[in-house]
Amino acid sequence: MSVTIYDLAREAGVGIGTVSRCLNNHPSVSVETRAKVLEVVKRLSYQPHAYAQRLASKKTNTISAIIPFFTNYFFIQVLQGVQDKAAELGFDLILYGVNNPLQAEYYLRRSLHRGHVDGVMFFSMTLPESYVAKFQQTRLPLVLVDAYHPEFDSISVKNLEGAMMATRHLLKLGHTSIAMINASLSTQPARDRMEGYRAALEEAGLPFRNDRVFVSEIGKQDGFNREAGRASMEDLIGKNVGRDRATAVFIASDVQALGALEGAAELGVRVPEDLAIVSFDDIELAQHAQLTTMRQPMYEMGVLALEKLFARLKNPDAPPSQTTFLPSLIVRRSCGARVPSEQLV
Amino acid sequence: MSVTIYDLAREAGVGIGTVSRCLNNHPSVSVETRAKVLEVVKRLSYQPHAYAQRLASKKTNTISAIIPFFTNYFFIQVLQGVQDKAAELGFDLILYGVNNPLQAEYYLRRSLHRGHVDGVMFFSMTLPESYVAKFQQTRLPLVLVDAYHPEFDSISVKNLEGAMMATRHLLKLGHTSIAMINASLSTQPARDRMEGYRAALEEAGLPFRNDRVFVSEIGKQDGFNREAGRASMEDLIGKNVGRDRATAVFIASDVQALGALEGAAELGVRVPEDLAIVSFDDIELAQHAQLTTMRQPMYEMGVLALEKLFARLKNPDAPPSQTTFLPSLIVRRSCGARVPSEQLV
DNA sequence: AAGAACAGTGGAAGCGCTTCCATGAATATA
DNA sequence: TATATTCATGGAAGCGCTTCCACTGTTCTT
Repeated sequence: MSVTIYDLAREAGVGIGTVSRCLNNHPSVSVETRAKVLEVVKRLSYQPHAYAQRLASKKTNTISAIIPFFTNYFFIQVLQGVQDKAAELGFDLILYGVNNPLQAEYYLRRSLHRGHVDGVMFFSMTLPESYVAKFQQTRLPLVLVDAYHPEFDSISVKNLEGAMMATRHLLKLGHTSIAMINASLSTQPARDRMEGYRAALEEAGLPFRNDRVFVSEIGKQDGFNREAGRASMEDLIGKNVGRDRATAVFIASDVQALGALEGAAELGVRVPEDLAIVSFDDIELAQHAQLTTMRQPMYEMGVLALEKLFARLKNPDAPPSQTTFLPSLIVRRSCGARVPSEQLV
Repeated sequence: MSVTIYDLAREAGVGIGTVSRCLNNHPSVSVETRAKVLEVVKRLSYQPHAYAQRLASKKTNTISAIIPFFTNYFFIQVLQGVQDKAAELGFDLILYGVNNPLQAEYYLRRSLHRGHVDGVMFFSMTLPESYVAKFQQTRLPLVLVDAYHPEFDSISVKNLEGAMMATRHLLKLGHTSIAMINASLSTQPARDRMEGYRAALEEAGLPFRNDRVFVSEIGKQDGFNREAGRASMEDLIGKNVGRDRATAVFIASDVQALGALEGAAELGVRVPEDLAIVSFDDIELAQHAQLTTMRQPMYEMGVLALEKLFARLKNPDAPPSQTTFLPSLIVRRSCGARVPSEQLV
């Protein structure tokens, strides 16, 4: 019923091998033959059968992305990068969106099926230890994004440097008493962001003071949530008295900052007049809440993830390639810097 | 290198046909043989080769979803429904996220490749006329979501009824002078939402007045954007004087409502005290802005989309099945209804 | 007891491609 | 002129499965 290379071969008066070579841009086909075949291809509006190609060539031209839905905006942005690059490289993208680690395992298993995908991208979650061995064994390329494992290609964000940039921005605005609201130090991002905060202070000749760091771990996500941010802010405001009171605060994430904003409003503390805020992530709501924040290059991370996968496909034996991205400062109202209103995106 | 059914057959001392029948739950295999084969399957940790299966069986167990990224929250929610149902039915989902109709065409073409996917889902865009014929010709199942064409299965939202519900809610709160802010009447949703508004008014014995409808088409998306909402609100407030001034407004979309909120704040009009607002969509920001709005059952739409595709696969000759969903009222602060604070989600 | 019906089974054919090897023609080299 | 080299080409083999047909042995029917 549908047109196959046999039909093309018959119609063009050549062999199937030649047809295949034409279609795959093999060099050893004469110009005339190629033209003749391509004419027939067009005339019969031939479409290659994807799975036959894949079975014969042992390549799938398909990759899977296992990515948590709950990251919302990050999800969309990164995915867009992945998708665009996939289109450019001619890959199909199988999306495995998950809501919990259990689902993720199911899809990891599925991705490991022979001949299913050429590679896997795993986002924002910890790779279960049992799959480390499996991926190494099958040598199925795996790229971790917003995650890390020494044995695999990975992409992450320079949290320490980002936190430094955020803190420096507050310093440049003239603040000398800067507090920090952080999430659980059991997480690497929280630790890194605090180190960056500390480094920026010390760079400016200011002391790092433990009593200026407010950590709350209530709620989900190790304290990276609204309620924890609010609790920390209330804690901060309660203690923020006297001559050396903090006039600014660096908050480890936008979601916490949103909670903090609520807490401040409730207690009558004005932002940025009484307290300037810079946070981290640049989620969609950050714009709405006019948060000055550190933006992660989400789209670019998606693009790079696919590039890494592609490179790995070409060269399976290269050592793991780890890339970290530098976040960029997005200035909005919460830090008190004066910006022309049309720049308030 | 990898385990094939030939290995299984040899190891279990049976023929490949029997192995295949075991794997596919064919009835005509004796209980003992099946047990023996399945034991070997487990022992050798056999994984079927997806593409070989697909080539031989002429089924792909894969569907593609062509969906615009710019719908953001809608995108995520619907996708989640699609994905969950796909997982349940054992389908893989190839995601083709697009940013413009041109890209969409590319992916439509790609989806039409022989043996590539079993079906296509097309979201929130108008199906190009040239593809109508192609899909009918190839008989590749196509489901339209948040879109409509008489010849295909589709899922959409009851805009008219939703607008009626929104307006009725304001009526029930005691408002008798209700304005509307709308987007371009060149779009079906805008027309339907206005008709619903009109119907609710007339049902209550109130006149529909053209001077109470404010339309702005500035910006993108036919006026379904922030700036247009703001402009309309400023227009409304400027004219909203005298005894019969409007005390409430139904706004055709949340994004417009967000702009309207800004405009109102700027002009010193309090929401909901001076002006109650109900809008439409329930995007993520609606919660943050405390908008009372009409929620579309996005997740359910995704699920149903896949169910429709599945049904079409089973029964290619059934007449097109069109489903419309009824949106539901989400009460928050912007309408002025008193709700216990813990319900303010 | 002979034949029909049927449950189980093995394996060839075939899905539509890629790739390798063999072949023949054309060209270069001695 | 004889031989080596290169280029273009045809087509068989094979990717790993499903499915169909043919075959065997058993049970049922008359």
